[in-house]
Amino acid sequence: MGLAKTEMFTGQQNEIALFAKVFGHPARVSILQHLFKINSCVCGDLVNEIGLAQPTISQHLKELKHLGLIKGSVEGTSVCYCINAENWTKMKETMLNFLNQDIPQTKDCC
Amino acid sequence: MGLAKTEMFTGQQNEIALFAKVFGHPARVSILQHLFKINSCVCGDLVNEIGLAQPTISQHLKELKHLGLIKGSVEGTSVCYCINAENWTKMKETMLNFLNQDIPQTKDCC
DNA sequence: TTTATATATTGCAATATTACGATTAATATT
DNA sequence: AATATTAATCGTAATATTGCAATATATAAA
Repeated sequence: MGLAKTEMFTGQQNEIALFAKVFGHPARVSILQHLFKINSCVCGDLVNEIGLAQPTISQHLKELKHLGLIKGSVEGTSVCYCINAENWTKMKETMLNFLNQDIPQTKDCC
Repeated sequence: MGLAKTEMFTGQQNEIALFAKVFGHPARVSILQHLFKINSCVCGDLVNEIGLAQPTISQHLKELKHLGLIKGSVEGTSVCYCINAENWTKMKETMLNFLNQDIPQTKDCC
């Protein structure tokens, strides 16, 4: 039904999935990489940088903001976005914990 | 249109998004965690472990297999799945590279 | 106050994802 | 061979995502 049954999973599993989902689109990956690259914050430059329409970029920014990974502040008519360092670090810990699971040593499993 | 315009992004960005996407559902997170926990491989136990129907689990396994993160081998009537250690490590490098980007030090960006 | 500029929101069409019942396929057991 | 067991596939319904044109909003400039 296109609907994840979140109630049958742990909070941690759902959290990992939520973070992963937001990275699951190249436009959002691109936006984040750009915000990391440009030390100072960017705004509608992203629309030019990435080749998508303004409403589309705005929507992707909204999702990133909603998860707390970026923050934006109004600067005149434009809005300045940047990485939310604190939340990024927290998210990173969660994801690293998942990615760094120990791989069983049994040469070949089955 | 519900269709990611992959051609406007770098191969690396698309790769990150593809990996992230597969982690973007708690059932697949759960499957992977279970495969990491149970040293020996599991098969239809996942159907019992996780509360989803057999075809649903089978579908999630297919996606994980398609990305190369797990491998399965037939054992009689059942199929034994396990982490593909080599590919997991490769994926991890790609994702770590993305997650570990240096956060600009400028106290507060905007 | 009018006009320009930048971003957000709305509405909608196209496509993707999730879930599962029904069925199929493949091997084991009797 | 007939039956049981296990997993994959098919078909389909419900929902989510993506992208953009049109529009709204908010501030700046004239």
